[in-house]
Amino acid sequence: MRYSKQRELVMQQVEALHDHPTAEEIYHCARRECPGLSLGTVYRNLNSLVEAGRVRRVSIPGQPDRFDHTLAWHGHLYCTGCGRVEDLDLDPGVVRQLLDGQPGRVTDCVVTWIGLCEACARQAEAAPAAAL
Amino acid sequence: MRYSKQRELVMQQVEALHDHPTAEEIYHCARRECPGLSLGTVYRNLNSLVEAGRVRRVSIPGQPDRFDHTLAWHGHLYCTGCGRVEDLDLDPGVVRQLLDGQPGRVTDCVVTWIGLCEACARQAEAAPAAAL
DNA sequence: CTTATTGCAAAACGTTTGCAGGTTT
DNA sequence: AAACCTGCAAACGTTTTGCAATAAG
Repeated sequence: MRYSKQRELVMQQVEALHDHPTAEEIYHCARRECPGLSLGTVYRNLNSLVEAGRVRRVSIPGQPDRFDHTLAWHGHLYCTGCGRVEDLDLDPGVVRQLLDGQPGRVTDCVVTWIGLCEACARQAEAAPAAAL
Repeated sequence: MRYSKQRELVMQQVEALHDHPTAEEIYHCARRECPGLSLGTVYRNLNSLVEAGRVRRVSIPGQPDRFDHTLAWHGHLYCTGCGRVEDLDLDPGVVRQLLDGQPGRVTDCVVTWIGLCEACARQAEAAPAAAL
């Protein structure tokens, strides 16, 4: 893989926006530093960075892919309240325990919680019977 | 929700094709019994059946959604060899253990293994250094 | 008679790709 | 100079939507 200004910029953005940005968000922010940048290039570079193992792809059902600079394996919580994705550091021992006894040869493992983050859960509790 | 021939047919297909069919596959098979059926109707009905809790949606990263007639919670194994999706019956106690201590209020939980199913793993072992 | 549901076609969405020109090594 | 990378725009595959017509209650 050859050096390219655009690819390094994309990499920087994934690191700077450490809240699991989408390709579109990365594009938007990166364009401030490189106005000629195109969205196709962002997608292409995200794909090569994922393939090179420098970035991880985070897929949430029904949503555009997000990208994560944290390389160590972890799960994610998708908050249906605010739409944010939070990291979940799950006990690898327990995950391995889950895996145990399952057939086949597993290369990756996706664990995603869907629900409310701590802030949104607290807010929902404070105002149980909402507007109307 | 009103009765409709199309919706019941879609439901039947999800039950008959118990291997996690995609909307397209359901459409294809259902058309044999109802040639006028349209793909849009299949999508609309799958959405209402999921919302009504009669069918579950199975999302695998980078793939069209699949649909599952098994309502009890379980995980999935996506085989990168043959492309099939298998059910994974994971110990709910261990899953709850994983969940424990995580912040927020979780309403659903996606656990997906990516790798090779038993058959494909065996085949890969038999022929380690493939063609060429 | 009212309103949910349909088929159709068009559009929305996120993403990939072909190409001609520009960059890196 | 060779290979890779870019911007652009067109195309892709999946899914949703607006509409006028049809079917259910």
